[in-house]
Amino acid sequence: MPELPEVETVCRGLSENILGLNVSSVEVYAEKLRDFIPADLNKKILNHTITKIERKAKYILIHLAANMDLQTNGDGNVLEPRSPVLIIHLGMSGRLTIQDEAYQRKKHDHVILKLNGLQLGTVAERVSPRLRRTNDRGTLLVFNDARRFGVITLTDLENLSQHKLFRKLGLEPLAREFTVAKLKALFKNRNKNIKNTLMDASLIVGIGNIYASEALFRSGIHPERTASSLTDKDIKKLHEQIIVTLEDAIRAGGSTLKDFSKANGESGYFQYQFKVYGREGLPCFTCKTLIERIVQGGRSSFFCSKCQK
DNA sequence: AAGGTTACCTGCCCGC
DNA sequence: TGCGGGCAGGTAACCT
Repeated sequence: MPELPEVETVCRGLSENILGLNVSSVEVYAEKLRDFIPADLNKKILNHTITKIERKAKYILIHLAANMDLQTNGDGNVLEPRSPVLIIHLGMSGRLTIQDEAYQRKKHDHVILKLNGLQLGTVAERVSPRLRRTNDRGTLLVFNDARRFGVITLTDLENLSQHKLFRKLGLEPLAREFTVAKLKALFKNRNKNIKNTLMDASLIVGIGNIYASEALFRSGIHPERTASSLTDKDIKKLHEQIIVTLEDAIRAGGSTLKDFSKANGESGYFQYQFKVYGREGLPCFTCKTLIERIVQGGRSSFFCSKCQK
């Protein structure tokens, strides 16, 4: 499902609901998704408190802090303090949802974290005192992924920025670093079509198959143009429309097609604002020309041949 | 090095 | 009703 707006939506939902909670059990039902789930996940995050949740490209980062009161091994020796960071990617079909304690495990639920509030004076109290008081009962964080293209792995704060998954990532389109000048530099001498160029995470992160088509429509740019063929005017318009499209989608809570849902299980509704995605054979909202579908790099692209040149 | 293709995996929908 | 083919929101490992 998830492109930048959907991942951002999930992160915001999680931040509202599980900050300050303590990991009280870790259940892993799959050995491997896109890659192996760390065998020591349980050992590394049990009795840790969730201190921060953020999005990086299409990854969800859940920061944890050791609860020093509980951080001892079986012999009663105090363990080294660590700041683990859980890295989660939803792949095509992944969902990360919050459930209550009565939840029954469903097919393709691969990891379930049980979360609880903590006593006064712990790190949870400092992170989120209000949530701590209102979440004394158990909460579940459930990762479900039918196609198993997702990722669940673990690093720690010191190694986060150099992590293998983040080394080759391009510009964050909603950050200040995303400027017209940088976009222009990326497109220079690049002879691939603009649609697949937008989806290349080593150049710009977060734009997937839906928002590439939508941003190009809003910019009036045909998906088969090469990136290097764009004029300065095209690039300025595209830069603006990438940002606006992603922001509109975040405001709508993302897009729900088959299986995306927000952390609370609700659907997003940006799909009702699609101008071209999934609209093959239907009339363009602007000019009534029928929307076309072509395949580029093995993925469907949708466009209006009259509005996009 | 850029650009293209293929594989990973399950589910669903369509036509025969 | 069953079966095969095509398609699905992503990424990375290969090849040329």
